[in-house]
Amino acid sequence: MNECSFILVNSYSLKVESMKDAVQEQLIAARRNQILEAATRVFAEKGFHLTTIKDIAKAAGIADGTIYNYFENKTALMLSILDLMNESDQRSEDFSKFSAMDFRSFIKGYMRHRLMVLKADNFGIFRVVISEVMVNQELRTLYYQKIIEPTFIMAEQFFQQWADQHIIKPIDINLTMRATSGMILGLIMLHIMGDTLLDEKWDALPDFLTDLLLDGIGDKP
Amino acid sequence: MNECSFILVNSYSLKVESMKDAVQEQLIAARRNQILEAATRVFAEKGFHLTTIKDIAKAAGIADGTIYNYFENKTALMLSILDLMNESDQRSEDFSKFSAMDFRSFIKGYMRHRLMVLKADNFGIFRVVISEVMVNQELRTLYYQKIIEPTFIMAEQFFQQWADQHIIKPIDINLTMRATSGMILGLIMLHIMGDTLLDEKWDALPDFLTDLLLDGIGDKP
Amino acid sequence: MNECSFILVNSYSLKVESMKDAVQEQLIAARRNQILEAATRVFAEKGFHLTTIKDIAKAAGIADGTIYNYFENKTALMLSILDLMNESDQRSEDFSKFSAMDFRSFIKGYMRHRLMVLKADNFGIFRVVISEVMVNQELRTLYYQKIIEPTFIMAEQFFQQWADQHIIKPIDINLTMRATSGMILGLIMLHIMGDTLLDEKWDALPDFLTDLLLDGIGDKP
Amino acid sequence: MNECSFILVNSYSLKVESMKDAVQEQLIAARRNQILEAATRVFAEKGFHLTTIKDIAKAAGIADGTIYNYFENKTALMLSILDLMNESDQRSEDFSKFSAMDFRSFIKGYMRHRLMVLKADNFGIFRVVISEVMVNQELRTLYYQKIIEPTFIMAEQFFQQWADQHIIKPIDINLTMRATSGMILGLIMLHIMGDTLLDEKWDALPDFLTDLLLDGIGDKP
DNA sequence: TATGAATGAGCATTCATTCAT
DNA sequence: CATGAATGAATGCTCATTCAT
Repeated sequence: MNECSFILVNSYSLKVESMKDAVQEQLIAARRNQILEAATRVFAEKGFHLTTIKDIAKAAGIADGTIYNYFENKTALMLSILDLMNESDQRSEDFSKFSAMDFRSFIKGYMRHRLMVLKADNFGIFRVVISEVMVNQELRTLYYQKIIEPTFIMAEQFFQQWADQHIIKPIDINLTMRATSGMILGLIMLHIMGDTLLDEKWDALPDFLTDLLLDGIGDKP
Repeated sequence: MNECSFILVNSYSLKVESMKDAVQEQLIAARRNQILEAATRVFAEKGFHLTTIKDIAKAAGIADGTIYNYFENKTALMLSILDLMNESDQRSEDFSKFSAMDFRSFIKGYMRHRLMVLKADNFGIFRVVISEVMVNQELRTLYYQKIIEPTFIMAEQFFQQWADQHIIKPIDINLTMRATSGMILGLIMLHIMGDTLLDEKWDALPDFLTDLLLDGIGDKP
Repeated sequence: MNECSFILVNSYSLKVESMKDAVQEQLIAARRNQILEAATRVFAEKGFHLTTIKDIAKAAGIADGTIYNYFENKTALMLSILDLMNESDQRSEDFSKFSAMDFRSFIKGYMRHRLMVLKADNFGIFRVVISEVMVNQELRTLYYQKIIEPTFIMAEQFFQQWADQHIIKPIDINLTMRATSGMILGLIMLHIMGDTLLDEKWDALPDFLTDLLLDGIGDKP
Repeated sequence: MNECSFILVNSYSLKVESMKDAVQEQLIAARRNQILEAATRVFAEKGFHLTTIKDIAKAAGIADGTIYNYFENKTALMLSILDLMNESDQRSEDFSKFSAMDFRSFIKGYMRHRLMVLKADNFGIFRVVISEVMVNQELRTLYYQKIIEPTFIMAEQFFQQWADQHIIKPIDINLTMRATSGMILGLIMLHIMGDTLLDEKWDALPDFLTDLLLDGIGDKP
């Protein structure tokens, strides 16, 4: 064995090492996701407080203790679910496809996107997150910082641009954004609370809300 | 003792009985309210699940067991609080004072009313009710039937009337109502979640929202 | 009913009240003792860490939860047992019966007392207390302050008095006390560790130790 | 390959084997010591029950599972630590250096040795061992057989010899030894329990105790 | 009716030990 | 032999609810 082969071997073993590490990391990530997925499912069904660690472990097909190899405690599961929601939001928040559209289509497209994504899984985890956020200060802060604030920061650019182009009136942009988001959020909550009419007309909402938002309901002859 | 006296006594005792009953009922109602008031206070502070019966009993200045003489269980307390909110809503929902106003003033007045009432006690019990409603089917149904539905039914009359008078456009009234309520509900939730801008501009909201709702944000030259 | 009778009635009801309270207090004290007695028994048998709350509850014939109506937690039980030991020490520490004796008899009497009391219940709880004291800072401090220090303070007076009367040599009283207590403590521990010879000759110890302490083992012709 | 080469090879391989074995054994012993050293350190700091296998593994820089390749279970670690203490005792118990001294110097030297060795590492593992010994029958027996009994057996020879030479009085040697050891043990425990005076005067103890033991405290004119 | 002590099911969390890799 | 993820039994503690007084 010459020096060169020694180096090669070494390099090979390094490669193997790093490959092992990579595999390890993937396994860990997979297990984490498995647990989070199960937790999301059970939380969505029974709510945070009525869900036991045993429930989640059973749903994930693992032992109770294993969960604690991946998460500090029950609350940490909730926080991680928030992160997951955040990530999936970020990933899906692809505005490029909307940007070529005219203004009205953009708003409609965006609303359709938001309303459909949540409807898709029946507002499951959203319900639980909101429930806990209402009552848990830590989660509340996290939710605002990770999900709501970033959205506002991004949305502000759009609204500002539209205001500059005189597409929308020169009104308080911050309040406008909040009124808009609030409307969507509130409608989702009304739906969750069991408003059947909203359920029936959910698909019509994007168009309806866009018109309402842009034109108002006042009848000006 | 003759028959007559028997009757008299009887009649007297009945009277006394019924008087006693009346007093009793009042006492019972008073105690119930005492408990509910305490429960509301503690729930608002700590949330439903972190509040113990002992907490409530202590806040009400009575023994744990006494609560169970007036309420089936902890959940029943929550339901009764809902009823209380409902009643106070009904009582305050005095539209007569608004009815003389012109349309825009009416909307502004109504919004101001709703937004201020909740802000007043810092959204305390509202937060908890929402939290539980998100997660508890029974409560959800009750909340919808007792609070949301009645509001919609009443509001519908107003909107219909305005539509007939061509004050608002001939659009889907049901969706309009829901969008309006949703907007208010959503803004309250954004405030609860810690949106500081909303907190600062809360007083400006009624006027802003009314204009937004009636005129839209689109800039039509 | 005149004022006087009113006062009497009042005074009577006060009396009843205070009697009820007194009974209550006795019941509470009784239950506390019941639990402590059970805890002492089980701790002595299995040691602190291997004893479960369920064990103690079972031994006391009550439910697990009841224990927590009387003690903060498992550790508090241990601390209370210390207090109990302390109290019983104080009560039994009646030196008056020794004080009439001559010096040598006094020492013998005291040693006999200490060695017999502990032997009586087979060093049971003493073993556990020592075990925990070795390892638990809080308990250690408490044990020293409540049991050891008071003993030293009292003993110091005796030794000082004997030194003044030239009954004992003018040596370091503090070290002497500690050596004496240490000897007793150490012998108890050797017994606990299973020294059979000590067990056999336990009754001879008081006399032996007294002579050893007073005269030394050195053979001075 | 002929027979001879076979033998050679065989013999060679045997040699290699046995060399390998020797190396292996050394490696095993080294790993065992590494683990025991770590365990001793952590036990001394946190106590037996509050120390986890993970703690020890981390302190030893190895994986949890590895410990179980060298020790049956957590208790076995404790037992092995006892053995280690025993060995180090045996090794240090070199009385030859004392044997030339006169009697009083011998006792002083021995006491100084015992008291300093333990003080040196702040009674760390001693505290834990005593704690467990108090409560664990198996450990108790082992401790007595491996540490206490051998000491007594050896000490007996010395005392017997001194008695024969009329250096010490013709008293019960077994009780004398126990009283002496007990005194040292008890003083160590008082120190552990936080007696500050003992801590200050620790260095003066050997001389003080020797005089006390030999001459007694009685003032005989 | 009021009390509050007693109950005991229920749960989050820990950790010694195992075992596949 | 080393690893460390997986296991799941075990436990301290909580708290809604009951019930004797």
